[in-house]
Amino acid sequence: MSKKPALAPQAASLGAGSERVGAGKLDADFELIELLFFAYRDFVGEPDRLLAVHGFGRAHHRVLHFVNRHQGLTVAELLEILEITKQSLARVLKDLINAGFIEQRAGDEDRRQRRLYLTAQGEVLAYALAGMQGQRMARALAEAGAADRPVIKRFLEALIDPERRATALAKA
Amino acid sequence: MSKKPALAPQAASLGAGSERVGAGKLDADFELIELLFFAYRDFVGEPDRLLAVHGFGRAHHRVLHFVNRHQGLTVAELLEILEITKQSLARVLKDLINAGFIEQRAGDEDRRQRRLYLTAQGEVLAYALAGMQGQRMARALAEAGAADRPVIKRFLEALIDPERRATALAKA
DNA sequence: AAAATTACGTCAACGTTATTGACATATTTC
DNA sequence: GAAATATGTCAATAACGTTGACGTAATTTT
Repeated sequence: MSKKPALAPQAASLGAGSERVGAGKLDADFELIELLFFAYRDFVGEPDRLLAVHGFGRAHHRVLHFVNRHQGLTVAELLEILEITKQSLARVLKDLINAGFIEQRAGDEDRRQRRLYLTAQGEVLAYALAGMQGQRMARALAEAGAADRPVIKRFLEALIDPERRATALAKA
Repeated sequence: MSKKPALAPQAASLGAGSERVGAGKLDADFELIELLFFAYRDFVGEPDRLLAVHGFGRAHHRVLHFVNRHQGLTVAELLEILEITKQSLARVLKDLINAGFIEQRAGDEDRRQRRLYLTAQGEVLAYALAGMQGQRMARALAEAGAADRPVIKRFLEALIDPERRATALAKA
């Protein structure tokens, strides 16, 4: 029950009732959709090149990032953030542990848990990666207008599925 | 009742810009960095589910999108936008052609070229996908403040590598 | 204390998207 | 006619993800 300015592709036969298509053809904001695609590609592309030096990929980056942000988190918590399976996590986590970027320590209260921490080496890499994205983000914020950070924040939050929004923010 | 161990052990969440930083480590805006990660994940996740119905993936989406936006483009042009190899493109393009979503026609001037067009069926799918992302984008824009579209646009543009920016905009 | 559950690890098979390298086939241009 | 161009294709490989099944240690329940 929201009004949607229809946008006809080339719709030859529009005569009949409600020949709707898929999720509805609203006037999709192609410009911003594409901008987001290109923006994200470059946003992760730069760190990718540094990661490749160590033989790592994007998945390793995500693990490094969230372990850095929440040192001592459990494997279960990390899986919940990343929304991947434990088998997927296992491979990259093993790489990072073997290479000495992350270490595990059994939980104090619950010794089944493997809490994750960055090593000194891991912090170096995590900060280097964060630096790249941080600088890019800072530049973007400056060009948008530094005072508009709240606008950007609301925009990005609203892009997230409502159910997940609270979770994402809590982690952030 | 399950005893839920406290999340985010050490990381006290802090507001906008200022993280404690050692000498040399810059002040990465972790909040926006993560928000962009979660936002993009959900932004592409919803279309993914529709694509899966047809046995397609994200790569097919990108091809559908850009062929829709630039009907009649050549394979070379598409490769330039996507920045992938022709072998990578070949597989998804073949899928889309075989399934009747995209068709090729030899160029008028240069008959070596295979210009790409959406079929009627292809347009249906492309618009359904665009509708999903368009609605999400519209919602995000509304929550950010519709008047702030220029801010968002500048922000996203500035996230793109400077060299690529012109190209991305031209295509958009 | 036995039984069940939880937290995690791991082996195996497989799918999607990307890569590099090499080679084939038209078509256009010099 | 030779060279360059636009595209297609075969083959091998890598990164990242999935599902399914099973194992083990630690904790909780009964």
